[in-house]
Amino acid sequence: MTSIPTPGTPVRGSKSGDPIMALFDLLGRRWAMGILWTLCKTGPCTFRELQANCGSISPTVLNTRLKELRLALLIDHKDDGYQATPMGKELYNLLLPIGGWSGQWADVLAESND
Amino acid sequence: MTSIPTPGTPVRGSKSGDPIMALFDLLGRRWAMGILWTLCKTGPCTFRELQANCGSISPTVLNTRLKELRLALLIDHKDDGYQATPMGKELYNLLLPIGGWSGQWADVLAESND
DNA sequence: TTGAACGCTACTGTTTTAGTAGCAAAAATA
DNA sequence: TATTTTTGCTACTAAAACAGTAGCGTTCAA
Repeated sequence: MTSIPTPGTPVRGSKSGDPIMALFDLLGRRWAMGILWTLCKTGPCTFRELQANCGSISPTVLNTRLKELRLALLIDHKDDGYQATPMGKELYNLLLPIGGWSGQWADVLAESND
Repeated sequence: MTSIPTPGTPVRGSKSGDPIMALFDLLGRRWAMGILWTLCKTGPCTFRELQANCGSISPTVLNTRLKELRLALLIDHKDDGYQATPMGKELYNLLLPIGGWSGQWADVLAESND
């Protein structure tokens, strides 16, 4: 079966059986973590709201990421828009400490650039 | 000043002042988290060892990611090869819970694909 | 019934990554 | 010491991912 990649539908997949690598492969794409983060912080969002809250994400990529995150059971698409699934919120809770840490990291980084 | 991007030298930067978004921008690139993960798990590594342990990463991208992670003060390049800085290890420790969680995530995901 | 907003797709061009080959320097070996 | 091997890395080409804009069909309010 030949895969025919079309624009907006990524084809890369993790061959390694390691779950963390599969997760890194999913989250290691542009905006993936940012979308989950924003969605969990602000609650259910529409497509346009997400687009605005995430910064300057293009609709093509936003749509692609949303599909991927939905396939990964991290977000859901109901009548009131997109929202994180329970599992997505679990991941968000594990991301939270990193969010706090990033403040210190940015400080040290700014200091070193003098 | 016109920026002239050359292969292997990414140009994207986080405009948002949010540290977590800057971190996501850094980690949201292919292999970034995998490299830090592997480096912290196996200890100091040479270039070739990293290349082997990470799976199938190409030398161009590995070199680019290593430069970025070094600029971000997360890894260091000493005589005995590459290794995580104290700050990089801090981040790794925050990543660890996600590593554990990814196992359950993969299980649920596999179940849903029947 | 008009028109405005929404969710999304099509399209084109740029940036990033993959994959291979190979060079210069260091290290190992003879 | 001379030769081979390994290492760290760069050059190059092709493919994949992303940005940016335009616009289609639907919904929904005026």
